Amino acid sequence: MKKENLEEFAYNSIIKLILDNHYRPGDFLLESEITESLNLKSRTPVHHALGQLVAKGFLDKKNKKGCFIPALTPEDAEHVFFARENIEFQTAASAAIHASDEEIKQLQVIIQEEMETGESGNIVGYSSINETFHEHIAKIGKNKYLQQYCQHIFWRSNIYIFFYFYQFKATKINTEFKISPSQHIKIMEAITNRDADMAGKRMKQHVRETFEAIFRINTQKGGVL
Amino acid sequence: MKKENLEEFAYNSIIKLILDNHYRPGDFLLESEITESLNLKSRTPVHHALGQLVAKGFLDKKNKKGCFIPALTPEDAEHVFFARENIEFQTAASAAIHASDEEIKQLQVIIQEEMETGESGNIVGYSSINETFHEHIAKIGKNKYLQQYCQHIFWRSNIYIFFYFYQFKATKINTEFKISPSQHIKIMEAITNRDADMAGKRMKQHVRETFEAIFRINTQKGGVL
DNA sequence: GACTGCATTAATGCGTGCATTAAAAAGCTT
DNA sequence: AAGCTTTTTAATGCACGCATTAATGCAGTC
Repeated sequence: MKKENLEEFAYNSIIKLILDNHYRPGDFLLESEITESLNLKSRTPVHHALGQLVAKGFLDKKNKKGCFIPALTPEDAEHVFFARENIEFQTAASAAIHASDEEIKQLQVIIQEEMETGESGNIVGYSSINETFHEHIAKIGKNKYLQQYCQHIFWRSNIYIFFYFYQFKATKINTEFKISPSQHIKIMEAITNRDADMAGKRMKQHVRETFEAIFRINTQKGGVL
Repeated sequence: MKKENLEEFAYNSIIKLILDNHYRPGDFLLESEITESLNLKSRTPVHHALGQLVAKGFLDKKNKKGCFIPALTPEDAEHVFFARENIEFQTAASAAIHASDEEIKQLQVIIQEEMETGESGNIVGYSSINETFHEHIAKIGKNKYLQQYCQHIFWRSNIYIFFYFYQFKATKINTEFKISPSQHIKIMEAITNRDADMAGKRMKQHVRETFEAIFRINTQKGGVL
């Protein structure tokens, strides 16, 4: 295992803090507060890590004020999901071209796990395995840069998905748990058949449907947007 | 004008140093060296700025060793230009949809300038105006995320273009100066006609031809790859 | 009572010196 | 002389404290 220094530790830990819902959109992430909760001796590594998160576009920053989680707006949501549609269209198409037999087997394992996790109703677990699926496809595409962009835009879109889940826990999740895996299977089939066009098209459709479900509901009265 | 602090100053200055060819691919950028050449009192802002450049993928890093300009390889070149093709396909298509009359006028001005600069044979100036063209199209597309990725991948591809220019100053540049503007004009026409498919297609073709010219020559004996 | 400006406060920004460590150099052995 | 080991060196990594500054609250005036 690669040895990580405090800067990397802080970087990874802050991401975890955000994903674990310790902060909400608009919240400022105070260096001293984070330093304390990570049991670090000085703010330096935290300061550095926050700077990197800003550079990568995960956080916004106000000079001399601090870093904060970007606000969620309908316009931003459209931008995020439109970009994601097009990036993931390409990663899926590339995956269909470059997939090895071994990698396709791994995809099948991931989907198998996904269905089991969906049955169990574990939200956090499902979200994690869903990420693994999209990440794996980007990796199969074997293009360092598209993979990087895919990871970024997925993370960004996940903030929206997360708050959707968070708010409508009881009502809509079960349908989502059933729709998403079936679409994932279709995408995998296209990749297995080395059909790039079909894989890309289905991925695009999948992302769009995710967006439409979230967007319609979240812009209703009481939604987070 | 926005007041910039030392971290931002260092960040922008380091980019300039790289673009001005003070460093070559593979070179380590030493914090103390940069600190001195920027007349700063401490390494802190430089350290921070380098971290951001690594986070954004402009530089690579070895632990406890330092940051360096990523090496140029044929595989990486393929990845860079493949990603760029697909990102810029989308920004061009989006630009055709979202362009205002005002923005199209600005595009025309940029191309006008480009042709004049091409005639004069000023390489650095031409490179800069070429960047402006691609940047402007991404901006017209009006998607913050695609714009961000476009900027990154363009910068990355520019390293290859730069070394191509640098190495073959006398021989091939004149033809490049004439081919590229004519392709730019065709892209602009498609945008003016609000023809998204055509704009995307022509942009993709344009990027691919740029790549093929650079790649073929640079992998010959004596090339940089 | 609301508005303006000053003082306070609480956060980031930055400089300095030391700790850590990877790589280069030197020394030692065969 | 080649290869292994130790030492040195030169760079980043980190802690700490002070400087700077944006926001907040408070007092004084109209």
